[in-house]
Amino acid sequence: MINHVLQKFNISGFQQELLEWYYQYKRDLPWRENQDPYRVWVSEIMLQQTKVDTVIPYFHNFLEKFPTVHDLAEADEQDVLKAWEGLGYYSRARNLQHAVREVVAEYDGKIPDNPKQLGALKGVGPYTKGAILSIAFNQPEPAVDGNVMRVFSRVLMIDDDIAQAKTKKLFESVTGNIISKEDPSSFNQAIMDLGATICTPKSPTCMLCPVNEYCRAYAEGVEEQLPIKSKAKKQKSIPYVTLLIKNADDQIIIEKRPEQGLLANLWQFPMIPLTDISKDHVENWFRAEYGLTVKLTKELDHIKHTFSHLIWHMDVMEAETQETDVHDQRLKVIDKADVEQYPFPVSHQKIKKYI
DNA sequence: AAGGCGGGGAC
DNA sequence: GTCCCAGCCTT
Repeated sequence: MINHVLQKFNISGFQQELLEWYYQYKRDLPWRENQDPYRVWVSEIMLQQTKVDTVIPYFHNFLEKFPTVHDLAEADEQDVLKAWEGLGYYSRARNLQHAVREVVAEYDGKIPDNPKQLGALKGVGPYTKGAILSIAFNQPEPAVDGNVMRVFSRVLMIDDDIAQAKTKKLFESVTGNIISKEDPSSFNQAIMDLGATICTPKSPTCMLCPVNEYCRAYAEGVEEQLPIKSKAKKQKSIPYVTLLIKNADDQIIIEKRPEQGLLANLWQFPMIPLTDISKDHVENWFRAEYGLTVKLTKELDHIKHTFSHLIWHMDVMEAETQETDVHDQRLKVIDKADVEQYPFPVSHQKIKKYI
């Protein structure tokens, strides 16, 4: 299969044109200041399914708060989540800290430079493993992400469905054969820069591409048809009533989410799913579930929030309680001024303005 | 292999 | 609205 795909492909010529382009035009990014494996690691985790422009401010802030593996290992998980607030996919942050603690405990704080140990760390999958090994340790390991699959699907005119696991393995094999042995770090980063700036998903600017002479899709005029990717199925909708509960002491009540699953360990304003009960029974349901008597006073907002796999419809209500403390483990009474200390998902940040 | 897991920007 | 982004984990 690989032999067939790479037949008559000028690997060394491709490498040379790509690397020359990269040395001249590579993007000036904060995690490219040096090859510190910790910085590379943090950046690669943040960049999973996330755009460069989104990551940059988070990267600066995170490195300022947690400059070394030791700082991150010793940090409170809530502080790590606060630094991740708004970035999404929060298990990345929790897995990263878990893995860093493992590095401190098992490897004396030194990030392992061999594939087996590195790939065994929590949150370090095939892509991130290859990225760290190549970028930080100059090893010729493939790091196949969406960019790589898009670029090589066009260059080599591969029409397999990139949403399938076996297709990713094909691209890992292809990249392992094409990657520069002289400068694997620059090669992998060059493919990513190419995918981000030239070989874009829509309307790629092939006229400016340093390797357009090597691109089979461009030669055939089918670059816009590649890569092939099957559709994701659409989200399910869930209705909620969300309560902004205030008491007489200028305090509000917030809730910590479960330690597993969606938005794990983040905080929110208490939510009642309307899948089982109707809106009329919210006060009773809340008393039964949380042991707290509240009175709904007015409607504040209606928020629609879309996740990758579901949609929340939140009917935001203001509520009053006579209580000054709570008994349910999930709930917490806080001063209004302290709300900024807790990590909230974006969906609930939209409610803060009503406090 | 399929589904859970965020949020934002480009079109 | 759709797509998809420097993906990984669990089942």
